[in-house]
Amino acid sequence: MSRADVSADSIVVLDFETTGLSPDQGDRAIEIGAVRIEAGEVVDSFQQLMNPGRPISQFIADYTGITNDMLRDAPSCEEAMSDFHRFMGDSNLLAHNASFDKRFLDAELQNIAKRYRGEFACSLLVSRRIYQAAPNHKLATLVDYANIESSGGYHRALYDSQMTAKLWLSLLDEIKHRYAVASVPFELVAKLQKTPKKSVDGLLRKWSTA
DNA sequence: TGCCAGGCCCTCTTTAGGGCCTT
Repeated sequence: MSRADVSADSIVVLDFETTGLSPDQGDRAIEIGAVRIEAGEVVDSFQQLMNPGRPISQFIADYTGITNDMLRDAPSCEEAMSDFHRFMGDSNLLAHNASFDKRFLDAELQNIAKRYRGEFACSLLVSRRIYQAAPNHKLATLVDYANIESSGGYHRALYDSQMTAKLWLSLLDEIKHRYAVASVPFELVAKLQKTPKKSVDGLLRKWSTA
């Protein structure tokens, strides 16, 4: 079975908290959270704070609730990312606004000379196509829109990855029910997230009768 | 010195600009 044929409900969902928006500007990861989904069920999780080697800003402390005290004794980014690299394996990967998390994953793994083979899916790109009527496409808004139960602990890596996983399963269910698609392979997700909004109906209708 | 992300997506578009998302 090729990677594209793997079902989209077997995937590693990840989320980074970071010192800022851009690894190219020197920003580092300060926390990684992830859940592994197999056949639509969460079967494992991973959470690790990491010490970026310098103090974090007050903005980031306020935004995430992660303090410099919490990071002082945390393992280094290199140590934490080495553990995470083992957790993710060669699975396909998912994040909300994946372009952001992919940049940090690539940068942090490059620091420890590790590679990965999985391909990224993005719940933001898919939700813009499937939940077109949502008020906006922030993670918290989409969780409410999809009637997913939430305790509101956003902006921590494990919680956000858990909520992204629930949103993802909701999106896959919506595709299956709305378009009578029996299963959603990763290949379909890859096509869907590059398809213009106005062509989404056509793509999925074709897939349902294929 | 001053400035500083970047990819997607829409539109009054494509020889461009600005909002949305992520921290």
